[in-house]
Amino acid sequence: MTTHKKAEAKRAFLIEQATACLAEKGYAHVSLRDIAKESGVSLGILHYYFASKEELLLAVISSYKGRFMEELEREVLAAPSGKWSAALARVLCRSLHEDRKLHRLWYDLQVQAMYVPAFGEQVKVIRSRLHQLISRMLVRLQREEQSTLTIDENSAISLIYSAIDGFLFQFLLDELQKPEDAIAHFEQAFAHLMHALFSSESLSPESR
Amino acid sequence: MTTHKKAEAKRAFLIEQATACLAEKGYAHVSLRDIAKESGVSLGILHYYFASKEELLLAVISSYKGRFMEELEREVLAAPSGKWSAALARVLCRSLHEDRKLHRLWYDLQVQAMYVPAFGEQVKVIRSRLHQLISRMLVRLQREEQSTLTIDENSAISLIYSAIDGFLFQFLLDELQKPEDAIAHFEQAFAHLMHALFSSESLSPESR
DNA sequence: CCTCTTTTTGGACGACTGTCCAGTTTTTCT
DNA sequence: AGAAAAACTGGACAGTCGTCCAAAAAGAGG
Repeated sequence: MTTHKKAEAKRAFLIEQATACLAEKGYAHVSLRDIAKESGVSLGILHYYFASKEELLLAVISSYKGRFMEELEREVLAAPSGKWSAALARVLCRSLHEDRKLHRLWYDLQVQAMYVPAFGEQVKVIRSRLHQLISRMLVRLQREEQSTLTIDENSAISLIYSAIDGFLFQFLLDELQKPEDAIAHFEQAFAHLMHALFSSESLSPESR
Repeated sequence: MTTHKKAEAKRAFLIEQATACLAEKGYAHVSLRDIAKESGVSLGILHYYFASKEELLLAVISSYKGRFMEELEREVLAAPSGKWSAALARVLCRSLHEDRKLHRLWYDLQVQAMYVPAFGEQVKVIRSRLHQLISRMLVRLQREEQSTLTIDENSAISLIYSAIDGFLFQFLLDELQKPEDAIAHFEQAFAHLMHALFSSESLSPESR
């Protein structure tokens, strides 16, 4: 069984290297030869561990996005009741600073998922997991503040999710052109966003 | 000069055909041969009218996005004072219904712009034009309602833009999986978004 | 030591890519 | 009409791509 473990470790290693390559050059411009060269292995190895390029990419998505979501869930769900948005801001800020290119890759793959059905499935799974995270926070918020939403919960979740996701997307686009001060304003701007979302009549509790 | 006009007309025709091809297959999977075949011309023609594939793609972006933004500006700026968000919703709903694949292409090219600097310039121009549209509406809103924003204008514009853009992006992703009822809920959901944005304390006028 | 399995290699294969150009056709102008 | 310019063709070119495989290397168990 030690051999089996070793094989899985190598598989994980290749996924990690492929992730780095993909994050650097993007889906449209990366090749298996790039990944093999960067990993210090021969081309054939990739087909030995992954049936096809598509399978490798799917493994990449679930690997790195899984790690990110675990951190997100851990940090955000552990935050004190009312201020989970602050915890969210902290995690996102750190992640955007350190793993900027991975976030770029995430949007790249989301777009590819609109063209390639196989990616669509994977993206769908991840998005619904993120929706669930928001849902849990929303439920907790209502319980602890003894309040209810004025619109149905699914609408609220979609709204919050799309606002946050769109905000990150715009941040990445901005940061591309002026890398220096974009991250500086991020936390403050994100606070504005959360405030705008939750101080509105639609989303905030009925009884304040 | 009639020859010059004819050449420009053909150029426009090729751009239009290329747009259709690109919208169908996406940036990563389209080739010049696809476009040539779909246009009913030979491969060499494309290099006769466009120096490179990149130049063709840039022409595609500014062409179709320019058309869309003209409609947007015309309809939204002509809307009665307070209810420009309704006009915006109407235009977006129609556009999402008819030109769904063009919107998908827009996100595709935005992502590519994060990797290819030449695209970045073009995307930047378009985004700033859309920002200006929001800015104009915001200024008009303040003047006609005799109010001021509680946060600086640029932050407000970025916030509104990213929220709307993120909303459209999520819509496209949703619609990919259940094409039937996604568009049905769009207008209502969009109304919720606008309400959430402008009934908040941050963005709404100080004096109601 | 030998044998069997797992792992790894480097190259071959056909298909595809953007670019380029020597010709051919069509149009335009005198 | 003929000549010059513009428009157009189809294929050649040099790459790159994902895939596949025969054979070599490494490891494991006896």
